[in-house]
Amino acid sequence: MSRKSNSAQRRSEIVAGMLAAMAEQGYEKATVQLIAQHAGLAPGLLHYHFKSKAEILLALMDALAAQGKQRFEQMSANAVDARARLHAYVDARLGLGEGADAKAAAAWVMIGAEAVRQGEVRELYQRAVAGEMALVEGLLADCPGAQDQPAEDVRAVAAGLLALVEGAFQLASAAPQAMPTGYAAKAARQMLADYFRSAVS
Amino acid sequence: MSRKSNSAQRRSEIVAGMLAAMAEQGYEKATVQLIAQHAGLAPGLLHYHFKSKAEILLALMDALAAQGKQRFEQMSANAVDARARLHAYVDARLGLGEGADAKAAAAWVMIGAEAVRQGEVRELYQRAVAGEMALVEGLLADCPGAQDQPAEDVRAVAAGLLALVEGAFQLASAAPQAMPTGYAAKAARQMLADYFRSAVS
Amino acid sequence: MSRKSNSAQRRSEIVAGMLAAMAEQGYEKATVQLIAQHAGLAPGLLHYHFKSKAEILLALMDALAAQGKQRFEQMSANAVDARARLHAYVDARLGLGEGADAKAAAAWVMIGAEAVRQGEVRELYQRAVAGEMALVEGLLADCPGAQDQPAEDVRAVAAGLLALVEGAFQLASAAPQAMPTGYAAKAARQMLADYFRSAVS
Amino acid sequence: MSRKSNSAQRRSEIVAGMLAAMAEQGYEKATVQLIAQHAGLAPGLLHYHFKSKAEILLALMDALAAQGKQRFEQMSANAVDARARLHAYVDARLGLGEGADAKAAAAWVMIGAEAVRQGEVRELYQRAVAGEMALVEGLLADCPGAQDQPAEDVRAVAAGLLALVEGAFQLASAAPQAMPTGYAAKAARQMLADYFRSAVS
DNA sequence: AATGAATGAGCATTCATTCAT
DNA sequence: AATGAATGAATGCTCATTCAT
Repeated sequence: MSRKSNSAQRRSEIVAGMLAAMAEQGYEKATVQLIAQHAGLAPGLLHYHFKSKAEILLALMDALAAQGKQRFEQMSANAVDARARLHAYVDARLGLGEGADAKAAAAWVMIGAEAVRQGEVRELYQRAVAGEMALVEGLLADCPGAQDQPAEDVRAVAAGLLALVEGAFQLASAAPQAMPTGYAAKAARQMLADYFRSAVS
Repeated sequence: MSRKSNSAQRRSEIVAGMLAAMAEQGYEKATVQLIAQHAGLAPGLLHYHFKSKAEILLALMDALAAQGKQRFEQMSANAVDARARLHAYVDARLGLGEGADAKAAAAWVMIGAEAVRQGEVRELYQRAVAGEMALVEGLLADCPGAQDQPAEDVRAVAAGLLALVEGAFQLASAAPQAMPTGYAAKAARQMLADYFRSAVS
Repeated sequence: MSRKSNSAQRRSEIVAGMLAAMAEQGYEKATVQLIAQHAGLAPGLLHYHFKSKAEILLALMDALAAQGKQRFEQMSANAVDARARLHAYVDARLGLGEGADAKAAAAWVMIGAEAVRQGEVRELYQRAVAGEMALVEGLLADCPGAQDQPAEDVRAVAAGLLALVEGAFQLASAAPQAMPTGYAAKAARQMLADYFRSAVS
Repeated sequence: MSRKSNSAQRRSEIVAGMLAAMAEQGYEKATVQLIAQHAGLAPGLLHYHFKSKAEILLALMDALAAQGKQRFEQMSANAVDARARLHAYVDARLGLGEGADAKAAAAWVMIGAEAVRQGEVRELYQRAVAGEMALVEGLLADCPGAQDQPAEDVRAVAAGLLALVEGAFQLASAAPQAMPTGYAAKAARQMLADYFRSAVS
């Protein structure tokens, strides 16, 4: 038998190298050499598995989206109601997001900047944002009393939550010591408390 | 006879060129040629007035900080109390921030990404963040009933507000049509309403 | 499969290109393009094998030092006593130095000028000078009757010899036809004759 | 009366600026801005008084030649015979050359390197060398017993002396602390002593 | 699959020279 | 005479991509 392809393994190693390189240097300065170094591979190999550096970035975005989804699902597995699932969402994004996965947060910040200028990145980014919006809006709509809320108010709350998350990633990556511990999750829960209060009333 | 210097004028033209170039291309892709083009100047001239491209970025950060300060002061001029000044702050940062100065918002997003990897940019960025934190904390502390609030809670609210603003800039620059109109200012005001409620009680 | 590295070969080709370029144009005007041309390589390749142009210069200095050492060792191989070794030294530096390796002499002159202004070049240059001084002083000290000479006189003779060599390179490179044939070796041997006379007496 | 031209004064200020700039940076790195700075003048002014940077260098060479000539004449004014004039020559070139005018020595080294690659500089350099050769040969020929020396031997001694001077400038500029004090003048006088001895015999 | 040498376009920066004032 | 802003060509260097092995 011929030796089996390890392409999938190699690709994910390369994506991990991209994650590390992006987190510390951003897209432009994440040179193919640097990515390869982080992945422990020869530079030439990256273009064997990916057509271009841009494609590695898109693969990284997919990987981060999948990872985010999985994290939420895992943390909300035991949630008994919509309210609990919302808190699980906040914890999945912010609870560990500040301390535990600083690299992913920094890489996401860099990706957000690239989304401003690269069309293809922007499309994927917008799809990710739209996905999060839909997810959070759904969770909010599942809460008791939510049917009394105008849909646009629900959307606004979801959007506010999302903006808070994105901003927290930015600040955690570029000015960590200027921020109080745990402020982001606290603010997010406060936002939800508001929503619950107005929903019930 | 000596010619009268027009350096100050030229420098601000160059900084404006940098703003435009950064907003659409980010720091690395904002080539000296592109900046010069936006400013309507010959490329070589930029290095006559600035030692390096990096220095132009720092000058832009100074300019944006000054502009933000001025905007808040202008909008809070007629504010009668701390509460009104807080709303003026929100309007200064978010009210016009989404529509009116999309370029500055996008440039700020790019700067935030650069702050992750360039030490000197990070320092200035952190100083800017610390300044905003101090400003907002001060405004919050001036509100009636604020003395009953633990200082760390005040900090957390300020930090949450700041994260919301940063995130709103990011989303407005990279995924504008995915976001509902005016959501950010609404969310910010809701945050403040919470704070006022708990402060008074 | 891994390709076998040809870096060592390429590096020495590049160093040879640098030698030729330096000899005719000096360091500043020895552009990377010109060096590459002399080496028959693509310009970009130079920075694959060397971090910077400055590093190529340092490598050239190493190569010249090694070549000088080898030349002396070869020419002094059959020398029966210290006196003969001193004459071998003179011949190694001056005998063929004027005609045979005009390129190396000219390059060395350019390096000497760079040593005045570049710290790292100066360090290597000084090490080379110190090495030659030590070598010549050693040879002088090995001569019969040398123990009666004050050490500082020995040093002075060595230094004079060295200055003569350096000056001969300069004049050979910039004003060859103004100088009589073989004057330098003759003057050097005369210097040594003096020393021997005073040493013996 | 119209204000009188100060061109001559300005030109010599510029030449002095070139001397200082050359001594520390060499020709290529002696930018017009740097020269102007050393001269305390506006950069644009240099091209008012000189057609090009190259012309400033040529003017500097003239100035150094004149200065060298004057120094020798001054120091040999009281010399009673050819022998004393030769010693005055050595002192003029080497006695003060090492300590007193380090800047001129360094500049001369840089000029020597430029002479290798720039035709016009080489011509002037060769003229200077030829002039020194003629001067020294003349002094040597005036010594008693010199008529018995073959002319080519006299030339060789003059050339050796010249090489020693050039080499001493180089070493003094690039490796001063590696050299013993006063070695060059000592070696030069020894050379002359040889000559006198052989001339008389 | 894998390697690392090779290429060349593109970049920031430097600088002699020009020129309006 | 003098100034300093302006120009643009040239330079060292970076880097995604290609390719022979």
